[in-house]
Amino acid sequence: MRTLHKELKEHIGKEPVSIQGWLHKKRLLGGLTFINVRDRSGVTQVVIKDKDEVEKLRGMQIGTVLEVQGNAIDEPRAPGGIELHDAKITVMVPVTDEPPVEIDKPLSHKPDNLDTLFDNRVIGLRNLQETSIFKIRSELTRSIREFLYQHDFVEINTPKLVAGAAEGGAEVFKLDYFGKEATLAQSPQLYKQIMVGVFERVFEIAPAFRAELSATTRHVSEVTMLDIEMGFIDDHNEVLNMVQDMVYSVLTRMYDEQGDTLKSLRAPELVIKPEFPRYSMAEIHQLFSKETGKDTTKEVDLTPEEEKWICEYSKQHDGCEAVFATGLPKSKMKFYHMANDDDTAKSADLLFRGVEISTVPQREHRYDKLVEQMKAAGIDPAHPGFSHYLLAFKHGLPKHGGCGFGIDRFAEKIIGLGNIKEAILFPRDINRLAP
RNA sequence: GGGCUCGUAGUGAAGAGGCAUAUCACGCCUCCCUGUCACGGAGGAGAUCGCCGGUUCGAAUCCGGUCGGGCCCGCCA
Repeated sequence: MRTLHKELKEHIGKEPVSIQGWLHKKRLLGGLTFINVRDRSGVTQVVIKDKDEVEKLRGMQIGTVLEVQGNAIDEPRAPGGIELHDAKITVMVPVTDEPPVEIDKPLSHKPDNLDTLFDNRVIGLRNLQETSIFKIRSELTRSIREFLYQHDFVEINTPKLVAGAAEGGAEVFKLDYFGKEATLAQSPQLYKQIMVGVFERVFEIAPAFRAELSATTRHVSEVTMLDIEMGFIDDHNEVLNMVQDMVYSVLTRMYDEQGDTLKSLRAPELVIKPEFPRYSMAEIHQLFSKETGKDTTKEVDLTPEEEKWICEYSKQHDGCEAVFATGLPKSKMKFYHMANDDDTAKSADLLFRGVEISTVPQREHRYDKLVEQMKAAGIDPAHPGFSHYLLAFKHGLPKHGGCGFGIDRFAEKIIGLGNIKEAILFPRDINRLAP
């Protein structure tokens, strides 16, 4: 029976155990050989003295799948204090090709070397530092789910093959669908609003596809989005508070439970408060222009430089590196957003560590007003991509709001990486479709 | 789509007209090594310097083109 690395302590001084895993490292010292064997729970050090056993590993490269039988020993000199002695080696899957990248020391994440990193991704992901990134990401989505379940949200799955663009205007991937033209969903926007009429509170964690020709450290063509939508809200603030509480809860829990892993990845210290500062975009333009001398007061949206600046400003002045930028100008709002009486919309961007990770609007739930805004945006309400959507409103949708939330960007910023792609297993961008 | 940049063994880097038979580290191969943990020591193999053309007595190095990356802007998650 197989014993995992994490279970070894229960077997110290007892019957011999058998571990299975990948050869992670060899150190031959002559009469004494150390090997590291990696399984899903960790890396076990094995001590081999028998020359015949060492000889079984001759020519076997890192990645060789092994079974090792031996005695678990309490040994202070071993990493983790436990190691395997009197080892009997069985090579289960021999590997004779040397790996294209080394997996026992950190891989280069320099921008110039990202192409090599992703070309060799299949093997590079076995590097323990890469593994840590995706362990953090897994914990992130787990804790988001738990928070939302606790608040009565129902997890849904909506179609990714759709008849029309969800938001009109943005670039979409078009494809042939049995002779008809379909697109890959760039957002579950319409479906999640429809589902408010069913469950009140819904969320989805799923890919969204963006065909924009962007080549920056924060864009990819396939993103993982957390989409949240909640009905029967009092006002826009209720949505902001829900997203704020979720982010606060997830971040503090992450730093609490995964502190060692974050430290090993050299993640920045967390500077956060339960209530995130809220600045209007107009305020940010004014503050930024005053402090830097660069006039942005005529900008409609925040510039990337302002996004970085306001997060740093808020970190210094408010002790919180997560901040809401409220009051999106009406000229930038989508047809399904709710407008304010002035020239702004009920929408806010959540910024964290210098980048926009979420947009948090209240929706226009009044049928007539919505149709009016659709027409103004040049959308035909009778189009099959939209007529079903409108049906949900005709038959009663309460005041509601939600968010689109970039999981990749959030994971990237939590860990302190420099490029969104580093937080994605197999990233897709304008020139990468494999692996 | 616009602008700016970078391509040197499997990996990461140095070399910026002739000192070059292209240097170093990791990895790989051979040998030595009984407490390593980025083990150590000795030796070895591995690169038509992305590709094509030009300038020059001479090009990894300068110029032009081309292919492939990266970064920034626009747009957004």
